Amino acid sequence: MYSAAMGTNETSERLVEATRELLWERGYTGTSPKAVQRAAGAGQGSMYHHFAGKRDLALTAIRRTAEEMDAAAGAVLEGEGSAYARIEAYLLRERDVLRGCPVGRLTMDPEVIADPELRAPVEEVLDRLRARLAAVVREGPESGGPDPEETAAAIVATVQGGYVLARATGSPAPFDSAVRGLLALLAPLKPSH
Amino acid sequence: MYSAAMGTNETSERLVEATRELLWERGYTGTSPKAVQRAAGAGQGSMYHHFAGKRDLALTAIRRTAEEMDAAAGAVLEGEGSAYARIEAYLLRERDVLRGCPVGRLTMDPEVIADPELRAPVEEVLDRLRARLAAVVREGPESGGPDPEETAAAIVATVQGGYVLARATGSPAPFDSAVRGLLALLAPLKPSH
DNA sequence: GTCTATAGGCCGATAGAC
DNA sequence: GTCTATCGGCCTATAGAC
Repeated sequence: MYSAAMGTNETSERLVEATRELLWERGYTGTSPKAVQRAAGAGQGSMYHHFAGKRDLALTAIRRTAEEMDAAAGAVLEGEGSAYARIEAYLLRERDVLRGCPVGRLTMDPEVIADPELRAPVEEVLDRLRARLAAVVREGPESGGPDPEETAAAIVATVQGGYVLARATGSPAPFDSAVRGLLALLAPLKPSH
Repeated sequence: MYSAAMGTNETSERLVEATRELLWERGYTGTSPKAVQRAAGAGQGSMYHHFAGKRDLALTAIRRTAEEMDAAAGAVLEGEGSAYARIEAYLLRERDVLRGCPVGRLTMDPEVIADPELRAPVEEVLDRLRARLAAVVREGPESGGPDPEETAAAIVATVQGGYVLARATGSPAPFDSAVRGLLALLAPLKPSH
């Protein structure tokens, strides 16, 4: 079974990484154990030795992906600079836009949403992201302005929806456009104001 | 084969409607011909008599869903009221939030994105929505303000991303929160300003 | 138009040898 | 740990009777 201390080229490690990639690209419903095995270079028996099944493997993969996203968001939002600068840095961060969000993508999967354990990491990481953004917004000026929680929700939603627009178009442009539009609307948060 | 003039309880009609529902809930990859047949109360032979296969049926279903969404958006955005009022009406329109957007949802399906014909209606309807919103934004005050195209992209993205947050949480609340947050940021568009 | 039969292949998993 | 064999069932059709 998987252990945090194991090396990085163990079979179970490759299985988890392959699952993460396939989950990102095809979702849970669209990812088969056979496809995971092929991508990981592991056999059937090998996969079922390390994991109880597709769901178990996906659970491990989803949890890791959520952790990584959480850490990445924290690094930007708890970094240096004014509130506006950190939000800007978050929004302009380099992204694999056309691949979409590896976490947000899972919300469109009915089997993930129907399974509390699979859904939990998705919900948690998006909730934490909103909370972090709300905290940053609260730091800014405009104490009588828009509700920080709602502003934060709009920021996360713009990013998640930006992926949808980009994938629909086959181009990252609408994502960048949405982000620039939001930043313009957030101008009142700028230190100069 | 399907004809626009046919009655509403024909078998092919039921097949299209069943496909629309399943596409909405489970996506293209997650929807099987057998499931469609069951939902439509039609047999195997019947389905393949009316449609060339799963892809053909999905194409018909997706096109219709896109048309409906286009018409609904047009009705609100080309209605009465100030620019802000129409954007507000669009954002506050009643939605089946937890089901997500039947069009946007398809962008997460790799088989849809990889197939130009299946993707086209998705791209077109979202592009038209952005263009319509940009036109409304342009009507508003603030001629020197944010770029209307970018503002429109942010609006569409907020809605699409709102669905993601709602589904992650299992509650429509984050969708409403994001929409209220965006409306607060759009306050400069209000006639009173 | 609709039905049943058939097809080759994958689905997700289990069993047991090595 | 990994392999092969096997399972019942679904996947996406195609064929041909009725």
